Amino acid sequence: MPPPQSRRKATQVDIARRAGVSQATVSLVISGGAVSDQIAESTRQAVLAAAAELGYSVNVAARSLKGGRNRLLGLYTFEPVFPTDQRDFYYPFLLAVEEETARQGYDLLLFSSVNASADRSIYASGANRLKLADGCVLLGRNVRREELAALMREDFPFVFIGRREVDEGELSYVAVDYVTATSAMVAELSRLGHERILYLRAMEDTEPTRDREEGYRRGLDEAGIPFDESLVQGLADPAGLSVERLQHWIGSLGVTAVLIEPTEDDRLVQALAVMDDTARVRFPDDCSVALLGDPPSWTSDLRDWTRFSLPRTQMAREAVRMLIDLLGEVSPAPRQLSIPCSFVPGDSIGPVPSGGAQPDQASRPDQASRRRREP
Amino acid sequence: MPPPQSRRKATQVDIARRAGVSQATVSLVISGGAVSDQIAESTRQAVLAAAAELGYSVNVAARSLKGGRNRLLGLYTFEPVFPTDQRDFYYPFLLAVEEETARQGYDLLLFSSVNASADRSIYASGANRLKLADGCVLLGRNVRREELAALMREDFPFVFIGRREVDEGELSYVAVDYVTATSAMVAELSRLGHERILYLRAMEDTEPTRDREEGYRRGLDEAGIPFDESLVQGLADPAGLSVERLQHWIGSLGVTAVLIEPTEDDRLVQALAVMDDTARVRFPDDCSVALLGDPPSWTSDLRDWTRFSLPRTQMAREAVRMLIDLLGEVSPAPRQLSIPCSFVPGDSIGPVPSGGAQPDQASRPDQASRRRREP
DNA sequence: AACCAGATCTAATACGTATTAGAGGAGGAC
DNA sequence: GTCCTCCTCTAATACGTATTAGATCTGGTT
Repeated sequence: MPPPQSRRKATQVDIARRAGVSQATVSLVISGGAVSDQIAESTRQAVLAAAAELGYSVNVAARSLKGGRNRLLGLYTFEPVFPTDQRDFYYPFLLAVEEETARQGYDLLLFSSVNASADRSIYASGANRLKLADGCVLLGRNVRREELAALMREDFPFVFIGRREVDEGELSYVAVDYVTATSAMVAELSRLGHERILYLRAMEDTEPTRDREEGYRRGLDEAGIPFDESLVQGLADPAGLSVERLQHWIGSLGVTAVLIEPTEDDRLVQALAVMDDTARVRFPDDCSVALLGDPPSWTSDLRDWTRFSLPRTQMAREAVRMLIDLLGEVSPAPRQLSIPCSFVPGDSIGPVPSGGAQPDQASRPDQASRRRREP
Repeated sequence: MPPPQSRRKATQVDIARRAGVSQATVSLVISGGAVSDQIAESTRQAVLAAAAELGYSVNVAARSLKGGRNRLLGLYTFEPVFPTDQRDFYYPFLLAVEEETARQGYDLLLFSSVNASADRSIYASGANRLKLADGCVLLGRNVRREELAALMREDFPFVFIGRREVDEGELSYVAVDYVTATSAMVAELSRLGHERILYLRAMEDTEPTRDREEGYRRGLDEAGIPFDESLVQGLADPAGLSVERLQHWIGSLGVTAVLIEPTEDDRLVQALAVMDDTARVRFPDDCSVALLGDPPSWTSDLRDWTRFSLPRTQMAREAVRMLIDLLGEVSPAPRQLSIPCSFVPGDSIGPVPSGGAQPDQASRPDQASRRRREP
């Protein structure tokens, strides 16, 4: 057995010495795929043998230093990704980003200033930590616009998962086509005879919400249903969706169908499920319900809501691919990609309930009596 | 608007030029924590300002090539972490590693050659990719010993989550004390009167399994129960745990309690649950059952098995802390830390069934008749 | 005036690799 | 013999940083 070598790892210089060639030759043999066929076979064998004997392995740092790239992609989330209550929502993105990154031969750098909420900033400590990576995939609902703008100013390559707008100009994103999906949902309801369709939107004015609202209006328009401002309701808190409120809408507004924008946690959908289970409001018997997105916590015993479903895996993959594409260009222009949602028929929409089609007072006592029906 | 800068990232040389100092000074200001107080405050400010203006961030590869530190910790898993069927098992580790890493002011580098199973090697393509990180946390059941050995040979700092042994010598790990936990479980069963306790172990000869077996023997020993080789059964495939097999053990071996090593997916525990639900074998009425670890997929409607529970969060945190400690030392000695499991009483063990205590033939026809009881 | 002692900064170098221009030799054509 | 081509290899350099020995300056002491 040879005496334990010095702790130092073998380098190409060591191999070169042992094989009686130059370091450059070693480099050509080891990693020069295309150029290495101009090396004589005997030399090649000698080098490979020496490399094997010395247990050589390439020094990644040196290689990427030379190349200017680290082969690292960053994943930055504007919201904590790991907490349990949002885990089902973000997990598919994570999974797919990680997979595709690996498939492309990159490693994934996970940025997370999890705890100190104030620290959750790209520009913590003055230095831009993101820049450790060659480029970055961004994720999260509550974006800090200034940070995005700063990234753009510095020409740092990044791709957002989800459509985002910034005053500074265009940025690259892979989004989901909420507009088309929502308007298709309205069309579907219209086909079933619904005309009083309530849109229950999130309070914050983010792009996903804006897009849904646009889809809602477009859908009404194409179905020839007039837009009624009172049928767009904001919901600040999932707890705000009470049986009473829903019954009020059904009763006094004549609503027969509700489009709901699901939140990232599962309370909203849970609330709906409870109403249905306890038969205080039944879907679709009393009212049709469709979700404008996936219910976040999907377990097999959950109700099969009518909804459209985000192709999260595909979105994440496309984002990674787009990012790597951008990295390859000298002066890349921002790109936008929009992916269609898939429609899930489910069982929570149906024809207009017989007594509830007319938006007049007649239906109100009916609903009021039903309210007492609980045990 | 300034003309679009060249795509090149700013370097310390750029900063130096702009601030009118040397590159060395920049390096001292940027990363020389201890030595940087010999720099005049005015110079320091000028450098920092220039760095901010240029959007500088350090080049990891260069720093690591030079031998410096990156404040990056790697997380390497020997098995795919993200696949859904193992997600509940590994998720807590991931979560805690990520949290603690962030808390310590490090970033997390996720290594994963997810798909190509053959590629799932630290030494893929000859390059030791891990080395971009200052140190690494390793995770996973089916370790490649050669790779561990290679890491040790190269003095790369790492900490394994879980006890691991390698011929080459000691390595650092944070483990869970399966021996004590298992022997305590045996003691508990013995206290309830059980003497014929079956140990259903995994087929592979990994450390966790070995430790459980040792705990099993020690527990028997301390309870004064003789060891019976036929009461240790290997289970290659979760599907191998059939009702018939279990009834055979109860009937002809006189088994009254079973210790089960849960697999990383949830099929084994599912199988048990089904037996119990369909009343073909009821726990603990027909036989006591205790799990030597957590059932992997824990949902609220799952049965509350008697078991012990791994402190996964704590393990992961300790691993990160240990790793950072190791990084601080010049020539660190391997460290081992063992953390106790917590006992979860559950409801799947009970006293010895009245008719099944004697391991003689009398019980066999009784069991055989029960076997027909299904609808 | 000569010397010294900080204080502050810089020049030079090493790290391991990839790349490129070109060196050196062999062989053939004229 | 001269020129040319092809083949194989090497010298030299750049990549961006950390580190260290020493340079330069400032102000004070003898």
